[in-house]
Amino acid sequence: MTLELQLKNHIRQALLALYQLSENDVVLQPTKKDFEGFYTFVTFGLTKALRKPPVQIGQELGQYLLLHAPQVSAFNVVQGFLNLSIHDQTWVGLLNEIIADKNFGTKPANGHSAMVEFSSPNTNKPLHLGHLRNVFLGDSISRILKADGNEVVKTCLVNDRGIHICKSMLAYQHLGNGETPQSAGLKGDHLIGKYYVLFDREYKRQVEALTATGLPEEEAKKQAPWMKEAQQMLQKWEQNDPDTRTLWQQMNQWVYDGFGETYQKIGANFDKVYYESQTYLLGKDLVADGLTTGVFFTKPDGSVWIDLTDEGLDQKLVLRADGTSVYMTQDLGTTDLKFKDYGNDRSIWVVGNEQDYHFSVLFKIMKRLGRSYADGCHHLSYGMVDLPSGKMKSREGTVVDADELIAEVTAAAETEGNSKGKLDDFPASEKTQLFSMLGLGALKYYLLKVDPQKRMLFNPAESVELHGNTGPFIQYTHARIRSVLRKAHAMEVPLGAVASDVALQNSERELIFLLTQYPERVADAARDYSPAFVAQYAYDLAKGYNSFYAEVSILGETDPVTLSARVCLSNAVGLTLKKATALLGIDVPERM
RNA sequence: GGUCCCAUAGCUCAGUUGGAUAGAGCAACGGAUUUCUAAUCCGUCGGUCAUAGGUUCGAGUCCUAUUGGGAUCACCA
Repeated sequence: MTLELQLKNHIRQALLALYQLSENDVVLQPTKKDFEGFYTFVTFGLTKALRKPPVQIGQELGQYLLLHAPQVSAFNVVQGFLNLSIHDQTWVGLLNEIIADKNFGTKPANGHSAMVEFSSPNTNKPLHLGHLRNVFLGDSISRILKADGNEVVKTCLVNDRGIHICKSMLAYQHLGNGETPQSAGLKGDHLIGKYYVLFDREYKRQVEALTATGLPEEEAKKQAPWMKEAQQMLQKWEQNDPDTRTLWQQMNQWVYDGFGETYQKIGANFDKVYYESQTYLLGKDLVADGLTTGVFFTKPDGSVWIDLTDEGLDQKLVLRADGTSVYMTQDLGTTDLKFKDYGNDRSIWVVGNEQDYHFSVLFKIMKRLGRSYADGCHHLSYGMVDLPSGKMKSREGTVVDADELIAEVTAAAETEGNSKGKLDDFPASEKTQLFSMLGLGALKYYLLKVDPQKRMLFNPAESVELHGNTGPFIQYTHARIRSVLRKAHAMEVPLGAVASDVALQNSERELIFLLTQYPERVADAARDYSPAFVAQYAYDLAKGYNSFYAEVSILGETDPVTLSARVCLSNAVGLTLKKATALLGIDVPERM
């Protein structure tokens, strides 16, 4: 049982003993830094029921706890706030529990499972900054859910078909001259992206030429030769035309190779990949079912709809009049497929918040169709990433390319690292690995520390920053701890348990307090689908350690018991930092 | 026009179910290293929590309205 729960129990007993009051939900909060103590109980809420001033209640409760709660060493009352101090022996006991628990912060399997879908790129252009927020979020939340006791299946639904894919294929057919990633010296995804841009350029030119002849713009967009060709190509694709399919496969393969490289660099992977080319026809049988059960209705033209107006939404099309699918149709089918394949009791979609409406409709439909898993569906909706110059727009070429960005953050880490002179004895390969670790650490932390739901600003200068509230700051703290531990090992300082009668500094109590909170913070992150909690925690812990490090001498301590305690504490902090950053997909170095 | 999200220090962000004097980082300025990694630590400066009401012992947090920003309401995905 956690210290907090123990204290709550004691307070509950105190209320019963002193006032015959049975209070079920006792709330404790961490004591503010300016006051003495670690836990605070607020007594304002009891004044009515007890008809006593808040200070008196605090005093009476404090006295009772001092006598009956063995963890409480002292208390003070400020207005309606009862602040509790904790015995050093209690802290040491907690630290020893943490040290002994190899799985600290990781819950045992709870029998539940979750599917997390993320990344889900189009195969007509390379990944960009927005994808990175998506992938980092999806990867991190998968790790967090796993640590919280769930089995997790990571999936990706690749958008590998449709008119936009045909556009780059068409441009390649016309202008490619048999170019390959090898011959062009480009990653496959970048090569395809190039042709997508070329399509757009030529298409615009054609539209302009047509409007110059007096054709209205709307009409010109439809009549432009390349647009017509692209649509024909889509039809050929749907009819399984061999040449079209061959080209499609070739070009998609290039893209997958390119994506694969990027995924590998950032440490992302999937347990199962779904391809839209294989799922886009699904869902029609669900629509048929829903029609017979009256969930859907048919309009005079034959199109099928659902009416969600009684839930504050609109009517939504689920099948076209000609019987072909829309986005919603395939998502219905794919959702069913996912649950059929894996039977997870939860399914999470990491998708930008511009699709909030789509998912609220999707989930409501699933519910009405009586799908047992409907309540387990969750849209992890995240905000857009803005640039200092404004919104990212692919058409205006203001997107930040993922590969370029990764190269930039790595280069920034390299510049800083080499300027220190501390790494001079590192072999070149280790340096490369370290700079990549630090650059990615900076980037991942930068994107994950912000509440996912919020729109965020991407400042290139800040993203490569290595000081302050950053990934490398935490990585540095870990390296620092490892350095201390290496020296402690050489000095043969015992690393087992801490002696229960050791006297603690306040910075040490503070650190142990932070350590005890780790499991709860992971649980919070899992509950709210927010890696930001873990990021904030890792930063607080690293900061706390650096304060401690500056305040006391660890290896210079002459008392062997205290020396050992500080080394043990350092070790526990180092391990916890490593676990917390791992939940963010961030590696930490031994030296830097 | 309907619906949803957002607004906290010069900038980027925290702020647990309503609790104390609203916190970090960056930027600016000033300190700290004969000793464990200075990619560090300590300090100073910086706020009418968009505005106006309401709920109550107490509101950045809950409710209403207003203003400003964004998204969405496609037989696109």
